[in-house]
Amino acid sequence: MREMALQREQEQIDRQTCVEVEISLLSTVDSPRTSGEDPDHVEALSVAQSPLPPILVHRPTMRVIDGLHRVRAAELRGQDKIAVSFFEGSEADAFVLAVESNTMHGLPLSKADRKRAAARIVTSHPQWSDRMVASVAGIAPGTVADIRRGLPGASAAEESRIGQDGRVRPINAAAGRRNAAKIIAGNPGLSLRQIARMAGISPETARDVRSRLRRGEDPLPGRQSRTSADPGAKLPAPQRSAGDAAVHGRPSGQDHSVVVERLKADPALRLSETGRTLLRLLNLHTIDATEWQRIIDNVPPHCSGIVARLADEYAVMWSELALRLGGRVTETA
DNA sequence: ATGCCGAGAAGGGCGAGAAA
DNA sequence: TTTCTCGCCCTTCTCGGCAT
Repeated sequence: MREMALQREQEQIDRQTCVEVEISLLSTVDSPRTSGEDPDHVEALSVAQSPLPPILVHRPTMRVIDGLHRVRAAELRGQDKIAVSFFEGSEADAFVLAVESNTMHGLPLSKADRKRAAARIVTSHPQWSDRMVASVAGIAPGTVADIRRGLPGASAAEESRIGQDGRVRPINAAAGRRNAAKIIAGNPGLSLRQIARMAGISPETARDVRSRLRRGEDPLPGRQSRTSADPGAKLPAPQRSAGDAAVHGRPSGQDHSVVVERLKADPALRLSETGRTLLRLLNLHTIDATEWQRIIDNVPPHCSGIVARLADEYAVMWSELALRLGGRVTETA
């Protein structure tokens, strides 16, 4: 995929013959290198005897994609024109090409520049896998994953990513596996390919689900069944045990606050109005038993009946909410 | 058309080393 | 000393190819 994209980019570049362009027509803004040019490198290029190789320019914007130092060196030589190859793609692709050019040859980008570039690529190409972005930006895939997590709502709407091999892989295949399990249970005679099509997974995954069911195992592999059942499974052990207590037993106010804090960090909730309303409501109940007792003790006697009735009605509303959400969980399980 | 197998790539976890 | 980043390992996934 990336190779194909690059090949297309290269073909686009190759189709254009190298031409001489007025340096004054070129734009040098929006470079991935925030620290500007290196004077020593410019100096070294300017005194070189051999002609400078053509620079790469984004034709629609006339922005220099690759060759900023060569432009400065040409200016230092007193040239008013420079050899240029044009790139015709989008601005986002031009930026990717600029980052890649700076990573693969010439003066390497600083670590901060590479991370900034990765963040921009993740935003402009959210469907690219961490490894694909990492290979362009010249940083580790894990670092790209961290950057992606840090971007608000970056992965909330994504269900799958495209790898360097051009294959589409789900970010979380648990839902597809559960679907497949249901389909197999309802129609044991279906072929793997039919199951795969209906569940939206690959035939091999369908085969794995079927094998697991035949062995009497959970359709989800160990890691997935853990993470999908307990979204906080990746948290450190002390926090996870607190969360588990909140799920399986009557939690304390402190346990509530741990769980609510975790929900507050979820972009899927905090980035929508209804999500924020829900978080505010949930947050009200994070007070501890002592605080509850203090509230109860201080309810004026003449208000007790009204407050009790309202509390009852609110409790029914929360119960209904729990039932409906609980139903959704079992539907997907 | 189907099931199976292997190759290659994905993401997560974790320890080691580098950088601040 | 702390934080960050990398690289390795493991598990999981998709897809192409092959035999039936």
